[in-house]
Formats: sequence, C-alpha cells, structure tokens
Amino acid sequence: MPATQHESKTKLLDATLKVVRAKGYTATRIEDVCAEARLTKGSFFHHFKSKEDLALSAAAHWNASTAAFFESAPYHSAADPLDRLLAYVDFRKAILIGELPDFTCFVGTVIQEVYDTHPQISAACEASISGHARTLEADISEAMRKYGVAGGWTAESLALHTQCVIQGAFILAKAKAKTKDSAAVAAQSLDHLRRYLELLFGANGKRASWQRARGRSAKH
Amino acid sequence: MPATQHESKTKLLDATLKVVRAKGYTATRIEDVCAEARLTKGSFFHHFKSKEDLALSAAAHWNASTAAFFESAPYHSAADPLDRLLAYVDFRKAILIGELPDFTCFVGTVIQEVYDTHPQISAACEASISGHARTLEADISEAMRKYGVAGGWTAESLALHTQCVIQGAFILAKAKAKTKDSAAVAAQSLDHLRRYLELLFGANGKRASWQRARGRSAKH
DNA sequence: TGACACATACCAACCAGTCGGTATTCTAAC
DNA sequence: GTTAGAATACCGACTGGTTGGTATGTGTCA
Repeated sequence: MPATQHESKTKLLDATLKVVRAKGYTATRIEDVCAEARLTKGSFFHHFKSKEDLALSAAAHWNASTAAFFESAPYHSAADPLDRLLAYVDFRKAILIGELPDFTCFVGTVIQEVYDTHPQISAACEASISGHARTLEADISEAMRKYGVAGGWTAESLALHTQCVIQGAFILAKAKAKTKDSAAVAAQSLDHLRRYLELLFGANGKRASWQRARGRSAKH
Repeated sequence: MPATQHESKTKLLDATLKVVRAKGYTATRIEDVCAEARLTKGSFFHHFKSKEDLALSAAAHWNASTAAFFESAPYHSAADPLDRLLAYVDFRKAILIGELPDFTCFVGTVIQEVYDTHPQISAACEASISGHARTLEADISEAMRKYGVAGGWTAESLALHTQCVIQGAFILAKAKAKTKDSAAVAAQSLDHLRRYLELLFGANGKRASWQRARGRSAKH
C-alpha cells in the first residue's frame, strides 16, 4: 500500500530527524532509521544512495521544515521590531515541550560530529544555522536604529548570539536529561537571553520606563 | 621504554580528549586513540576494560584537569565578586586559541551523543558541567548581595547560563569551522555574555558610572 | 620468579551497501 | 476496458570491510 509519491521518502527523512536527535549522527544506524519509518533497507537505498546522502537530504528537509515553521509562527506580528525579537525568544521558549528529540536542533547536533570530517554535511548545517540567524537580523537592525543602540556589536553578531544561547540551552537540557526539569534549564537560559535583549535596548533610559509601562506578553 | 607509572594511561586519556573533541565520541575508534597516543590496543585494554570505561575515565580526567586549570587561573584575584565573574568570562575568551579540538569542551561534545543511550557517561558529563558552573555561584551570589540585584533568577541559573553560552559558542565555532574566524564567532558571544553581566549588575544606576570610571581589564 | 606494561594476532559481531527479486502503479495501445 | 510492458517502489538475504574485544606472547622491573 504505497500511497502518494514521496511519502516513504518523507517518512525516512522524518525518522532520521528523530533518531539522530536522540542518538547522534554517527550512532544512528541506517536500519534504525528504517525501523523508525517502518520500512526496510531496500526501500532506503532506493531513495538515498548513502548515509551521507541521507544526512544532506535530512539537513535540507530540516531547513525547509523549520523555515516554513518559523515563517508562519505568530511572533512576527508585533509592530515594534524589539517586540518581534522578544516574541521570537518567547516563541523559542514556548516550543520547549515534549521529549528532548522533539525540540532539540538537528543540525546543531550533527555539526558537532561532522565539522572536521564531513565537509558537505558540515556546510549544510552551517547554512541552516546561519540562515535562520539571518531571519532575525532585519528586526535587530531596525531595533538598533529605532532605539539608537550601538556599542561595538553588529546585528549579525547578536543574531548569532541568540542561536548560541539556544544551542547551548539544548546541551544543558541534554546534560540534565535525567532530571525531570530538563527543558526548564533551557527555558531559564532563554529567560536570561530575553533579559539581555531588554537591558540592551532599554538601557538608554528612555525605553526602560516606557517598557515597563506596557507590560510584555510573556511572563518569566 | 615504559617510564613512570601511569604515563601511558595518561597519554591514552589525553589522546581521547583530543580525538573525541575532533570527531565526536561514537566516531572515535579505539585504534584512533591508540594511534594518537602512539600505543597499541594491547596497551589500551591493559588500562581500560571497554570503550565505555574509557569514556568514564576520560570524563574524570577532564574534570580533574579542568578543575585544576580553572582553580589556578588568574581570574580569582579581584576583590570585587562581579570583577571576578567578568574576569572569568574574559579568561574563557582568552583561551579560545588554536584549533577547535584545543579549546572546545569534551563533556559538552560527548553529552549530545550519549544522553539517551549511556546513563553512566551521561551522568559523568552532567556532573562535570554542573560542577564547573557551581564554582561560579559563590561569586554570583556575593555580587547579587553586594549590588542588590534580584529579579526572579537565581545564582545557579545565571551560573548555568554562562555555561550555556560557552557551550553554544563552541557549536557556532564548529559550524563556522571552515571560515577563518571560527573562534571569533565564539568570542563575540562571550562578549555578549559579558555585556549581559555588566548590564545585569550595573543596571541599578549607582554602579553604571562607577563601573565606567574604573575601566575593566579586558577590552572588547 | 612473578607482577606489570605493552605488543601482535586473531575473532566475532556489526553494519553500510549490494543484488536479485516481487508488488504496485503508470502508460498506452488495441 | 483490458492487457502488455515498462517504470517505480519496496523487500530481505547476503557480503565485505570495519571494529570492539580477546588470547597469547615478550620484555622489564622488583
């Protein structure tokens, strides 16, 4: 009962995202992916010519999925660029639900294992992270202009810093995987990130009070 | 030429730290470690009973090495607790030199691959990260008291956040491994972390100016 | 002489990738 | 609308190289 065209391939890609995020790239066996997708190696090698090919396809799949996901996410609606940026952090915090493989980053996990050994996969992961960071730069730049903030750092570096905190939060969450509040550790770092952004853009005084007056959506 | 007692074992452990930080835990073959240490498998299995045993010993070795390293580091000398904390960040930034395997974190790398599959290694990694974070808590608590800072977060959470940024910075550096300024990306996130700490403890006004007046050691 | 440190040869399990085969769907001719 | 035939999707046994781990041997020190 093979259904529509690419369903099996998509199932294999989704299975890859899940298994790799749980076990890491190298430890993921092709048969693990097949089992997760309820398919066999015959099917696998019909769609992918090697494990590296799978990794590249999975990175592209991840990139496309997350791009669509964040594009249609609700954090873009605010009129103020800083509000949009803070809403992004709130959104990242809000989606820390379920098991670790449900919310951790595929490319962030993979890059650690392949950065020195698999140039193509490495490049795909880098592009995914940098590309996502770049979606924040416009809001950051606009906020910098609007609030007259400048202090030896660029919109690009701050955008990357948000990704740094997010990736680091995933590592902490994995370290605390045994404890019940594994996701809570990650959430607390996102709180610190949010506080940094508030201080950074509100530190010029004229915003600090105005900021309090409005009362942002997220409690923390 | 077998020299002092444990020299070969130490060589194997150091080799493990290096190879794992370059290739990841699972991709690291025991023979890779032996080659790096210029020893053979016979010697390896004389000292370690399995790969998992190696990982546990390596984590302990890492823990002991880094504990000694940071304990004797110069960032503890300042009289002011906030100065000590900032000096810690400066120090972490200052040691971002050499190749990626020279400055990235062994336990941070390993935890991603084992958190769901190897409980013992996982616990050792968690203990190492949390233990290191704990060395910052006293200074943070003291700074919180001294500067009257409190805002819904604990010394523990801020200490963990510093580790979050550091771990995330390593991931970014790995993602940018191909670019020349791989370590620079990590350094920029540490700059943001430092700025956060300054804003956080200096935001109460009475510190902000005093702070500028002194001029801290690190430029950024 | 025996305990320790290290080396070499070897084995058994594992796993990425292959291959011959079957089932299903598509196309198109009649 | 039915049938032929090709293309696609999928299956599962097999293989060859890899690798964690073992068994055995050798030199060295107390």
